[in-house]
Amino acid sequence: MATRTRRSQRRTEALSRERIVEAAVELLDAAGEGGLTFRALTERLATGPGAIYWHVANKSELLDAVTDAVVAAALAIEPAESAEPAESAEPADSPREKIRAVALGLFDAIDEHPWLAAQLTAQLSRSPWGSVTPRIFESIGRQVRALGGTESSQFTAASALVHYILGAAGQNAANGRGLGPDVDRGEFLDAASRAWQELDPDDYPFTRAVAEQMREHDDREQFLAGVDLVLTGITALHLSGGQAGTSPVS
Amino acid sequence: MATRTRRSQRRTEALSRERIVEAAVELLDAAGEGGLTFRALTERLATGPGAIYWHVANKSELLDAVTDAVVAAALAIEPAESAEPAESAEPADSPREKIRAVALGLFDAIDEHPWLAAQLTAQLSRSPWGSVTPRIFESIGRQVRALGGTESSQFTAASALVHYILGAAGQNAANGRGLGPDVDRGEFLDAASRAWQELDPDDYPFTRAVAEQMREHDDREQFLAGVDLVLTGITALHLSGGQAGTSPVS
DNA sequence: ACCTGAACACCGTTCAAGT
DNA sequence: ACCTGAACACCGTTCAAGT
Repeated sequence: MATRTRRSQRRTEALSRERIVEAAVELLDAAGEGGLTFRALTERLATGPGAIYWHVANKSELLDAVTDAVVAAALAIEPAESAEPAESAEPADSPREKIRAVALGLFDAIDEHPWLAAQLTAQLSRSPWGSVTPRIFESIGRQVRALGGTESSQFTAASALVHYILGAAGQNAANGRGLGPDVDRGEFLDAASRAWQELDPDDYPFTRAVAEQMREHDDREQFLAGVDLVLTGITALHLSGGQAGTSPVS
Repeated sequence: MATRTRRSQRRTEALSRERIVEAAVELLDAAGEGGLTFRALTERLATGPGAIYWHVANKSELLDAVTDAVVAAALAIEPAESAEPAESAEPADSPREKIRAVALGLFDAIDEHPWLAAQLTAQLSRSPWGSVTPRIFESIGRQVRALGGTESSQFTAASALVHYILGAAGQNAANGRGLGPDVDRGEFLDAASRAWQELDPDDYPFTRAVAEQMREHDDREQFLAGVDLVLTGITALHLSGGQAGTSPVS
């Protein structure tokens, strides 16, 4: 059983849901959402469409399974090194640091699989009782609870964090490979920055002003800064004892 | 010119980019992303596909135009009433309140046009030099600037806000009509809440604990609470004079 | 139980042809 | 300049038929 029977698998091995999901991920990574078709899948797996439909109900279910697998893998990794240790003054196992770690894990997963972002949003909504939503929500929420506050504020805080993470990571993933593997990342940002600088000064004072930073900024760093912003908001709200909406500061 | 010539327009009026965009919005609103096809479009406009392609390069460009139009309309409205006046202690024209107003405007637009969320993310990434990104970014960023802080922190703050807004609103839009106009909103949340309560207590303590709130919560209210969370984080960071990453509190 | 592969309905897009 | 509509390549999905 533990022998070396598995090596040049490819066409010998029997078809299975797992193999299909695996192949689907490869296709998505290679060519984006449009790259996953049943024809491409049958070719890669050397079968007919009927064989795939035996293991998987339809494309939608396949995408769910694929999303599930990738997210599970991302959250399973406890990245001890992913947060630069020198950057924070806190112990690595504080709730704050753990939240940062989870956020970075999802960020990196989406960065590695840009198609994941849209899929995540789609599935989060299609079925909140699916396995992906609770998994993400729990991994964040558990740490939020350790931060204290009322149960109501914890729900709000966890939701806000998840929404920010998904929004930012999704945005970013798309920024990275902007629908084509042939576009250079630097050139892409350069062009965007230049376009922003050419906007009308009267209509777009702010956007023009930050155009320069937009070219120089580090995505990952800014993503983390955003997480910290939300975390700071959570703890600040706790300290003031206020619920949201009452504008404790300013 | 200002006469009443326009009334039963439908098939008399000449085809134009505007009319195509208008019809596209109607189709998207009625049947979601899948509802917009060139066949449905030709039928509604009583033409052939060639006519549409004369005014619009392809489907992708049409979606961009549609997104642009809806967002522009949403941001153009200055909603004096949408933020319940009694809820906040601040003057309605403070930067904080203006940010809340813009956020609510986008939230409502996405709520009204659920397909908008995915489209927004797609376009934000496809072309940051497009007109949608700067429009949203500017309307938030201008108020962020009024909040003070360094230019670098303003860029971070504006990005964080936009990401949260898009993430939360997108999630929420999908929650609303979960891919079918026949599902009842209350039943949907009930089912989700029940599913969460049946999760394994050891693996999902937090998610189980907040399952109840998840059924009772008001989407709009929680969305606003999240905006406030981020806003609080921004001002707290300013007060402490710190840049993100240094964990000023806790 | 698992797989084959032809077939169906539908999609975005093109293009010669009309006015 | 603007529109028509047949045609093309491609898609997800089905299903009778095989083993």
